[in-house]
Amino acid sequence: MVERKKKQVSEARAGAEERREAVPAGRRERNKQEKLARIVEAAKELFGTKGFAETTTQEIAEKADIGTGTLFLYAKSKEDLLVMVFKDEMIATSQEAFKTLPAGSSLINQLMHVFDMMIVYHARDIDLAKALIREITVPPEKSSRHDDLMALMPVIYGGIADLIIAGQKAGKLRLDIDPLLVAESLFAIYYIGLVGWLSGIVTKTQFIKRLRPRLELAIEGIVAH
Amino acid sequence: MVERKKKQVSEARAGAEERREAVPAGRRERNKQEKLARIVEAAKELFGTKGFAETTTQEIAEKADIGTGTLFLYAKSKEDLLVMVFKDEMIATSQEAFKTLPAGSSLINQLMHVFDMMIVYHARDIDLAKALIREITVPPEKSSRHDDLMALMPVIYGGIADLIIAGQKAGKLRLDIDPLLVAESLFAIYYIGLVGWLSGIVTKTQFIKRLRPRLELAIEGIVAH
DNA sequence: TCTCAATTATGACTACACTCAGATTATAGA
DNA sequence: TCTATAATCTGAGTGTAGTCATAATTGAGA
Repeated sequence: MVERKKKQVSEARAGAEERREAVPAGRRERNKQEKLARIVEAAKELFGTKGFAETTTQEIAEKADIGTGTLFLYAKSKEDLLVMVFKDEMIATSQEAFKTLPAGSSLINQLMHVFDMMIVYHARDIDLAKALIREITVPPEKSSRHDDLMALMPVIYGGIADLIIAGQKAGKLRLDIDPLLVAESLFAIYYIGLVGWLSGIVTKTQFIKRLRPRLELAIEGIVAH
Repeated sequence: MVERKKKQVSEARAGAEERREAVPAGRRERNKQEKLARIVEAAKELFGTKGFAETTTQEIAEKADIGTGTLFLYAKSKEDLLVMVFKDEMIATSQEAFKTLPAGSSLINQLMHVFDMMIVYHARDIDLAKALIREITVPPEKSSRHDDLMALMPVIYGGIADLIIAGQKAGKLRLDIDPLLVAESLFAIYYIGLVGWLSGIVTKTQFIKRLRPRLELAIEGIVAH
């Protein structure tokens, strides 16, 4: 039973196995792909217009023209669906951020560029961002989106680590540091600020305004010389 | 109606208003305090033995010997109840951590002492810690525990900021930095690690092992000299 | 002591995420 | 083409968080 579900989910995901382009194996597989696409589209539409909490799984199933039970063959939970729907956008946003870096700029400016773009993305729909960050930060047991998050984080961490490596090569940063370790710390500073903003503890303006000096201090250090 | 609930909740909370010590106003107020105490005790017991998700609000109400609806006059939601039950312990743990600092030790050792104690606390019940961190990090709308969190954070941020101020006075740290701003960044590094541990991305050992160099780099900076 | 308005308590009820036994559909082999 | 098996779908059913109209309790003032 578990085996069966596992098979479905993994196959349903972007048809990773039978990838023969224009001819997606058989009608069965094609139907599944179409259904998955309809579900994602319906969920995205409804989450965007009504909000996450206000959207019922019934509505999503109806809009996707499937039975209520069928929905849960494609997503383990409503929260799962949320991540499923928006992870691609988030990955794309991150990749775009690193592609449009201001050339030859300082590390702090490059970091601010990346984080700014992420902030702009989340600002499009704060309630949705809040729900999304909630699921991503501490995924509940019911979530199977661990894999999806494992696809997002390397993009971000790797991108920041690359910036640090570039800084090392330019002779501006210490060579005796682990770029990935530092990347995670810098991201942590951004992330906690993001959470504070989405939780309403600080405004977006305050968040952005304080982000830069925080990152600067993390780069320059706080020890007296 | 909204007004009514607000009143109830705020009065129920530790009897902040009518504080005449041994004589808690009237029977009404006393009953409310007793009920609140029974609820918290019942919830703590059940969350600890059965786990958060596996405990039903019915069970808590039964154990506290109140009606199912009454429970929601004292806590806005099940998640609310979780924070309500454990916030005091968390505040106490934080205060204890700062009280037992290794005297005359370096900033990094003092930070590790504080964070170690918090980690030990969360390690007592990882599932519970996970649920708790989930609620604290991005509180859902249904939560009214904003105030409670506003009581916890100053203890932590203030405590760390004091360590930084001490370092400044000892001439070891830069004077041109905002201690609170730095405190939040250092805590962010710990917090993201904590989340990674509780989400099963890294083990507790890995988390602790990597925490120290991260904090060291944040203190010393990563720029080449 | 006896109202009576205000506060607090209650559990039947509702809404909704999620399950599961049985129905339906696709595919491979005869 | 027909059949058998596996894969997929379905919606009535289930469990539980949270609501709300009504009941019970309290205390101030008569």
